[in-house]
Amino acid sequence: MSAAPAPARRARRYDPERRDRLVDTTLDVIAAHGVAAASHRSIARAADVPLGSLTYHFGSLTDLLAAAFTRHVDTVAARFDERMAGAPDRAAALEVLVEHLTGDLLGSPRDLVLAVELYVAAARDPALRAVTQDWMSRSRRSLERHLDPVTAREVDALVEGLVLHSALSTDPMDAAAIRSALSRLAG
Amino acid sequence: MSAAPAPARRARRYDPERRDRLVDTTLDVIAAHGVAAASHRSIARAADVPLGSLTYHFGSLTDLLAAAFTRHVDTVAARFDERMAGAPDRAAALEVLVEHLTGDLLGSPRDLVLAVELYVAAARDPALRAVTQDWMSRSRRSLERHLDPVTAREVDALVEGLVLHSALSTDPMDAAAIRSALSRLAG
DNA sequence: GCCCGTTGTGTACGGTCGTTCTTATGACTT
DNA sequence: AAGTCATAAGAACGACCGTACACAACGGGC
Repeated sequence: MSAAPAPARRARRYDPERRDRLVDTTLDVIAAHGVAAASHRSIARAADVPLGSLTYHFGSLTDLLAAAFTRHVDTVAARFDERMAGAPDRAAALEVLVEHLTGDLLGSPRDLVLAVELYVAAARDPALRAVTQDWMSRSRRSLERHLDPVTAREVDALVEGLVLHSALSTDPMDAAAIRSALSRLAG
Repeated sequence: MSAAPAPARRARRYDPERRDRLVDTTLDVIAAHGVAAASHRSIARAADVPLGSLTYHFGSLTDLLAAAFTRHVDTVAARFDERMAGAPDRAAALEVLVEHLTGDLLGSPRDLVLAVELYVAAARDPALRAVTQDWMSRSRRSLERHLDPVTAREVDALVEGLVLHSALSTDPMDAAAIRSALSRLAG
């Protein structure tokens, strides 16, 4: 640091508190109006910060979206893995999975919408695809605590289908139907 | 003005050939660049028609997207139901399903992308949600030719998951793995 | 007390968007 | 032959977009 402190070409996290709030608000906007409506201006309005603050803290809109989805995935995946780790056996693990699905993902409109929006955005943006892939692999690793890898993969695919199904269908499957399908696949 | 022949307030299908071509081109653009990039202008450019032609033949962009997705769903669902109807028994039906999945949906990047784009768009647009719901119910009805309703629903959810999985994952399941999962669920 | 670099803000630019509306065209009726 | 009107084209409008950039605020080193 003697001289030329090389002013951090990339990193721009001077006000961590505001940065955090921007990420949270971004998730709120995505959940409420979709990723297509998550513009610099709409987020700035929702967070009540000046427009320039966004490009100041995040180099581009994609960076901001990636940060937001990453936070969301971290939250959900960590919660799931924690519960999965606490399950004593395979049957309990399946019950944890049912609970996670019906309670967390399908039960909360916010989380459900965020999942689908992430799917969509990831289909086009490589940076976001990395986030979904991370989610998938973490979820699979959690499942593999109690299931063999092949079954874990099948269950993972079914779970994704159930999420989508629940988001788009008029009469989504209830907890009992989900439990039955999962136990037929992995019981 | 006395006469005021009330000039066909709604219907506007004067040049069916061009209208058809616009729908096809719209699907091409969506498959190539996503529904977010499917603007009046990009479609007009791709179809080599003047911009005004789009709003002339379709009252709004949403109308055009709905028409495009409807055509796509009709094509895929009809093909699937036809094959399903030709299956003599349950085992053959499952094999048809595997073939439909690996060959049609997962095998063709175009169809796969269109499916995911439709999922995404449907999450926000009620008119498009109706299209996906129609697809789901037709697909379920095809499955119910050989499966009981409960199993058909589970299989339907798994299929959607496999589509999404295949679109986003780095190492999607192959035909053998899909066959195994399906037969475990419905065999 | 002055200076200057860090931190943060607001405006402006160039572009794309959906949609509207004026205008051209050409075929059919009278 | 003239008039009419469905059909088609494309320019124009107002809005919103991401990003760049000039500039304000301000606190610490001389």
